[in-house]
Amino acid sequence: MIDIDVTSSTPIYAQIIRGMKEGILKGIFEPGEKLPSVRDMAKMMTLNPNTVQKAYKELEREKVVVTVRGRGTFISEEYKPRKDEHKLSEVKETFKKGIIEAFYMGFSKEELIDLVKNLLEEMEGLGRND
Amino acid sequence: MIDIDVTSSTPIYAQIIRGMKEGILKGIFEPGEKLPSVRDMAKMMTLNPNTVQKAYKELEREKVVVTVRGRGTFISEEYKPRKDEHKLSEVKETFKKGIIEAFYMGFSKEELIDLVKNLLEEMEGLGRND
Amino acid sequence: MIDIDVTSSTPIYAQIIRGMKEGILKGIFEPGEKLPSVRDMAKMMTLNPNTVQKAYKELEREKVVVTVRGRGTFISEEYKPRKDEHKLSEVKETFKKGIIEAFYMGFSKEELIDLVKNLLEEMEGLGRND
Amino acid sequence: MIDIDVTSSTPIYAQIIRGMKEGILKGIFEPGEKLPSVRDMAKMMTLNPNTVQKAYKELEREKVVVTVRGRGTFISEEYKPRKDEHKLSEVKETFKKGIIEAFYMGFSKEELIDLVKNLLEEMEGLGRND
DNA sequence: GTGGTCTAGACCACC
DNA sequence: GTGGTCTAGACCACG
Repeated sequence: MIDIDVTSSTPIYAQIIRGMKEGILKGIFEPGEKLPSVRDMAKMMTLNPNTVQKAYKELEREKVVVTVRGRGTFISEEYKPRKDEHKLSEVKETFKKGIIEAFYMGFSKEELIDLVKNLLEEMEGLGRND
Repeated sequence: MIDIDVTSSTPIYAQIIRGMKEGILKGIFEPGEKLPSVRDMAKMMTLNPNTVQKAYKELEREKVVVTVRGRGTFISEEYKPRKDEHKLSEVKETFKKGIIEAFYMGFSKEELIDLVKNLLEEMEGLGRND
Repeated sequence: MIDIDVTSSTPIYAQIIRGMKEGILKGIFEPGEKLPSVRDMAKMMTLNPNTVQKAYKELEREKVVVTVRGRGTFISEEYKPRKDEHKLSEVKETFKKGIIEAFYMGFSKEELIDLVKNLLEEMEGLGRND
Repeated sequence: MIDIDVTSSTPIYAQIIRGMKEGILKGIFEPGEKLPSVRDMAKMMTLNPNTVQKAYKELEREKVVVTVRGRGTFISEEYKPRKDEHKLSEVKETFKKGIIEAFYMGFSKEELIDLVKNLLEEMEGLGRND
């Protein structure tokens, strides 16, 4: 379902969050769709339930997902992107970090832009303004 | 010299590494130039010498910097970028993470490319093919 | 577990690294096996945890060992030796140093080869092609 | 004269010692030959005189070299190799270290023996029982 | 003066 | 529980 690398330095809960978001953007998860329960998800991915719990909580906080008491967790029907300043600067930092590392691998500006464009294509279905 | 945000979740030593690399790419540090000694740098940034040491060591491992016995640490004269597989996938992951987050803020593909291009311009002097 | 000579000029962390590698080659540590936690190892060897940590980190950098978040450090399941130029010349230097010193003790070429062969036998189980 | 790498982790004075010994074994320095003064040597190799001094002192301690007050330092006429226990175990340790690292680079026993043999041939003129 | 190592002890995020 | 980071302070080898 979601690729998890337990040896990665990225926390597992963060990998889940990212994987969910990617899945939603790619259309693998449809708005309104029900997610597996924390327990099931944990069993399926052989993870600690606490870890999955933490990911769900964060996704809910970001309004990517909503939990209905007694019914379960669902992909938000209408996710309203908010361009808040803090988040924006975080994203910028992420790109900056990538750019610096890319230059240190010998990439030119053009190659770098191409790399990003390729990644965009690779993630087919992303970025549709729907 | 290097901006450090002690409240950031990014470890201080990693911020130093990134800051140094950025400084070198921007031409603020010249190849062959001597870095402040571990102690001096620590004093300047009111950090523990061990923290600075850790950053310097990692920079040396990446061949960004060389240490000369008894004399200090210097910017590498000739840094040969090597496109190692592992590093490349790391960079890709970084960009992917940025892309997903950006889309979740409502960016379109075009806006995203523009964002990257702007960041590139902002970092004046980067990516020179010298 | 691992012999440490605190009076040696070889840093303790380096002795741990070497000891671990030797143990793995000898089959004392099996692939996938869990290492003692940093704290436990430190307690067992009456060392500071930071020292053990440093050794573990370096072993991880060399891919001899992997750390799994929240669970601990494990012997790599599949260690892929890579003959990198830098490392090779390092090994050559080590042998060259040994050869020079041996000759200065009056060893002949034949005696020297025998010495190496004996050392190889002594380290039973090393160099298995598995 | 002697290759020195100031960025190496091997102390410079140790590199000098090793270089001298290698030169003697190779016949580049003849027994009885006069060595440059500490000051000249330091100037020639752009090193700190203290460093050269230290190397000379150690070479004298090992009786590889003799200093005649007022005349200078000379290669020993008759160097009598002594197989002292301590030195022997040191050499063994050096080889052991090399062996472990070599195995970790994927060398087989045979390849390792070949490597050592090649190094021996490379160092033409070494090991003559003269 | 330089970096390298080590100890002691603390706090934190993650699982 | 695990490893990761940081501070404080000490000692050492080297040049």
